[in-house]
Amino acid sequence: MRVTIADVARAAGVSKSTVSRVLNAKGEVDGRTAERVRDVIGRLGYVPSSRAVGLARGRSRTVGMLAPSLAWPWVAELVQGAVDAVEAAGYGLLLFTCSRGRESMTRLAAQVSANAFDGLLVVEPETETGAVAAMHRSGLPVVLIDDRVRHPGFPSVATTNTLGGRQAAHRLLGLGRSRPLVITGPRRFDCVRERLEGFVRTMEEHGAGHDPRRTVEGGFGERSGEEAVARLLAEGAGFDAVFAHNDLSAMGALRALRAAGRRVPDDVAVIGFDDIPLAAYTDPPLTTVRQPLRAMGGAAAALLLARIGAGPPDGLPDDIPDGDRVVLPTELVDRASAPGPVLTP
Amino acid sequence: MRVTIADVARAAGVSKSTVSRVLNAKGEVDGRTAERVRDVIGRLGYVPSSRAVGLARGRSRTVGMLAPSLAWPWVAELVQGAVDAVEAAGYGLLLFTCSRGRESMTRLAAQVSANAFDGLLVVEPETETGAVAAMHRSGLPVVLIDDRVRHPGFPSVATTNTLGGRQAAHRLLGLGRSRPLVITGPRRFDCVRERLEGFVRTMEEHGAGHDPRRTVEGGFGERSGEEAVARLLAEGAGFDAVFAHNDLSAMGALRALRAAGRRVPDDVAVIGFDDIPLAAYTDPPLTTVRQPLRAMGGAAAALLLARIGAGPPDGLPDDIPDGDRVVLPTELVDRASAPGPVLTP
DNA sequence: CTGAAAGCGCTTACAG
DNA sequence: CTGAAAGCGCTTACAG
Repeated sequence: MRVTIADVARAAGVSKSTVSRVLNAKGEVDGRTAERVRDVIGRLGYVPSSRAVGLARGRSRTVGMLAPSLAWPWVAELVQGAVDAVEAAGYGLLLFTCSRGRESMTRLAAQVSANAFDGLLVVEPETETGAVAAMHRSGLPVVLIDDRVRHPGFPSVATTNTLGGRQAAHRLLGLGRSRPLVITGPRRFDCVRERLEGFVRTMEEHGAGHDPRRTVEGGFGERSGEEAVARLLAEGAGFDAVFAHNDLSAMGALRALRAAGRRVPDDVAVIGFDDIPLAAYTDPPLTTVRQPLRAMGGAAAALLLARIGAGPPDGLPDDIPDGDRVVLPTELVDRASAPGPVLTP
Repeated sequence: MRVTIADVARAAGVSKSTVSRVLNAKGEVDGRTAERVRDVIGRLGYVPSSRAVGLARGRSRTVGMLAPSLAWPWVAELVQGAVDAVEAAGYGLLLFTCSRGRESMTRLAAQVSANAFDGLLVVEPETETGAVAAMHRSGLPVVLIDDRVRHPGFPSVATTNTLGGRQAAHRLLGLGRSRPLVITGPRRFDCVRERLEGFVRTMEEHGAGHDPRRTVEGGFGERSGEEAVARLLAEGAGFDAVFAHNDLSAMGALRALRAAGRRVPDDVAVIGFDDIPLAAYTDPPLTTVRQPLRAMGGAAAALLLARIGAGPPDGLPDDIPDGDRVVLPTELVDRASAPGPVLTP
């Protein structure tokens, strides 16, 4: 039924070894012979069985990717970036999701033990990093993406959180706002601390200072943004801007401001973080610090492939250091909730 | 290094055949022997190599999934639904994306020829259905999801588009609106024709009729919704509601209405289709006809696994006919852009 | 430059 | 109930 290397060998009048050589361009093969073999391969439409190749070589030309639910747009973007890069290298991407909790991890672990793929891309598992660490120790190449908590033991891809905070601050300073409300994510995340630090430092450098009472810890959800603004408003805290640590909480802030009759950006300018697709559709559209999610997914894949020894087709892009930690730049996306001008640093 | 079935056999003092038997619960094995073998397996942490098993059995316990870009939220939802179901069955999901166009298809075709997976889930490829058909003919089990154009030759999963149109019409009738603007998707899609037909028919059944001049063909993008509303408004066409064939164009309609100073829902009620996550965040939140995307992804996976003979763990859910075409029900999601009451059909 | 043979790690008749 | 052997479809030393 299926045409095998033996069929090709027979039809071409050579041994399987020779067919294998022309297939993999390995070792010397006579020009005519090679051509003849290639002819037969074409005529028979022969494609090596990936299973057999995998078994013989001990590699599967497949990488795994573990991600939280794809329902989160930023996760989907990361995965898309990874898929593209992996595919371009002629690899396959086996997708795993944490959506079923502990059982998902068990399934993943089983596939790891079964050697189903050559390396694993991991999108910040908040829990279960122990399981991932175990896989890593057992010899599986692993690359982390956007680790909210830094794991020194792993190669990883992140983004410039501190710079992102600075970019937000610069924009607000440029707008003449000096009393911002900051709605952070959970403090236990490194990215949160970095965003806050970059923001506060820049404010201070420009003589604006920052009142810690105007910093509220949120949970990255829409609700926390809404509540923070509503509460501060009720307390009579004066603020002329909001810097939210992600777009969802920025959206909550927008909602609360609208409910309170405050105009955005006239009364209060608002800046988010992430640049999820939603950000372009809020009212007003959200100015935000963009994380290059696709590029991050792609960079992580490139890093992993390099480690696996896959030799990415075009090598790593020039702007990605070939180190253990790739950090891609954030970028301020200019929209109506906090329109320019930019104060150049 | 890696522990193999031979290691287990040796340590347990039996043959590889016996280990294989207890592994797969196939054939008779003495109780004590089996227990001893299981012990050793546990102690050694043995897990069969998926590559070797795959080669020996001619199956990979992996399914492929071809989808357009994950950047579209509805695609991400479908994939998530499929991942969950596939994983629950102990299978892996190899993800392919059309994002690189023709080359993506070539890569996919190569993997198909290489027998990298046992079956393929396909999310409506607008072009390239020829390629998919070819794979199907060559013996690969294929299940289509949400086929915008019906392909009689394939098992598929779709949604009740006609009913969805009726649901939208009922809601508008319940609100006393009788002069709706309909912004469709591209007419070449079956789903578009069905949504329109269900909608118009219901209007007519309730004596409302429908003026074809108030039907505008859109492209499923935000822009087309915005432009349609702006144009009809400029032409002075009177309408008291909008039924958009997807949420994005409904969002465009909302924008245009706001720009024109029309109040939603007081002046114009708006209903979308899909229920993407965005829909809950528009201003006002969007009433929409929900497609059960996760369930569709899951149903498609179940259908495919059944075909592969994987015997899904819990069988097909009761409400999914075990036929060649699964059609899941749409559902009206009640939000502020077209609030109840519902006119019961 | 080319081929015969062993090996990758399992499964599956076939004997017993 | 159990084992020896062949086979899945490749790759890779090893000879020549």
